[in-house]
Amino acid sequence: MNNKQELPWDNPRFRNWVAVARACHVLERTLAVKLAPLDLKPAQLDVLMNLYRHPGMSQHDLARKLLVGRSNITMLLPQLEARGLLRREGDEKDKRILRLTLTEAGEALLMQALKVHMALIEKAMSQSTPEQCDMIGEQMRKIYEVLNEA
Amino acid sequence: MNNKQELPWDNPRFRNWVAVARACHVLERTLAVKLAPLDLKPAQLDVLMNLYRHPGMSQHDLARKLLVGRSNITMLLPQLEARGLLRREGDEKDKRILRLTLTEAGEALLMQALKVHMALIEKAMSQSTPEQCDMIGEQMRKIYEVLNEA
DNA sequence: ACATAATAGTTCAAAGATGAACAATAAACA
DNA sequence: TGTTTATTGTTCATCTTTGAACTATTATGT
Repeated sequence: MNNKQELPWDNPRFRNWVAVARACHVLERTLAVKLAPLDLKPAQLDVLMNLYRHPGMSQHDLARKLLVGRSNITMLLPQLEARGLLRREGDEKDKRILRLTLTEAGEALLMQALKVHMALIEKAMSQSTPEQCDMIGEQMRKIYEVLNEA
Repeated sequence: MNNKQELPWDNPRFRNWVAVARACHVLERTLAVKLAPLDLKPAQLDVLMNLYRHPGMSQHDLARKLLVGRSNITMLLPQLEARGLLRREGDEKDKRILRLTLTEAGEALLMQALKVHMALIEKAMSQSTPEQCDMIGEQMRKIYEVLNEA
C-alpha cells in the first residue's frame, strides 16, 4: 500500500498553497492587533476601504465585494454608523436599496488605519522584488477568477 | 491636500497583497462547500492533517501550528474524538499533556478529504508554472517568518 | 524542601459569521 | 393591468472563534 507517493505534501502546489494560507492567516491576525488602538477590526477596515473607493455602494454590492453574506453586512454597519463613520441613505428610485457613503470622520479614520495596514504589508512584502510581487498578484487574481466561476 | 499619491491603491505591494487575501478567502469558502459531503470543515481538516504528519502532538503544539488559541482546540477536538477520528491519551511523564493520534477511521477520512483539497488546489494553481508556484511558496514562507518574529 | 513562576488544558461569556426564512419593493410577463 | 418572480435588506437561531479566568501539574530559584 504505497499511497505515500500521492500524498499532497509531496506535491509542490499543495505545499506552496499551504504557505500562502499560513501567510494570509498570520498577516490577518497581526493586522487585528495593530488596528486595536483605533478600535477597528479588519472586517470593518474592509468596509471603509470599499466605501472610499466606491461611494454610494449598496449593501448587496458591498457584501459581494467582501465575499460575505448580506446578513453579515447588516450586522456590521450599525456599529460603524453609530460611530458616525458612514451614512446610509435610501435610494430615490429604488426604495429597496440603501446607498452607503463615508463621512468625514470615516475618511479620517480610514486614512489612519491605512497607514497601519500599509506599513504591515510593506514589512511583509519587502523581501520580494517588484517583479516577484507583481507576479504573485497576477497569479492570485487568476486563482480568484477560476474559483469564482466554477 | 494631495495625499492621493500616497494612497495604498497606487502601491503595487498593497494591490497585490489584496489579491492574495481575496484568493485565500475564496479558496477557503470553496473548500468548505466541497468538504460538506464528508461532514468536515476546513478547521477540522487542518487538525487531521497536522495529526497525520505529527502523531503524538500535544494540544498546545497543535494550536500553535494552526495559529489559533488553545481553547479553540479544546472546543474542536471532542467532536472529532466522538466520531472516532482521533484519540487523546495522557502523557506518562507529564500529566498535563494530552497526546493526540489519528485512528484508522481518522486516517481514512483524511485521505478522502485530501483528494478534495488537492483537487481544489490543483485547479487553483494549474495556471502557474512550477517555477512561479515555487517562488510564491518561497515568498510566503518568508512573510510568515517575518511576521511571526515581530 | 519550599515558595514562586510557568505551562497544559478547560470553562465560560462575549463577539463574529452563516444561512434560512421573512417583509418590502421592483421587474417580468401574460 | 394583475400575477408571478427577483431582489434588497433584516431577523433570528446556530455554530465558531476568541480571550480571560481557572485548575492541575511541572519547573525554577532560593
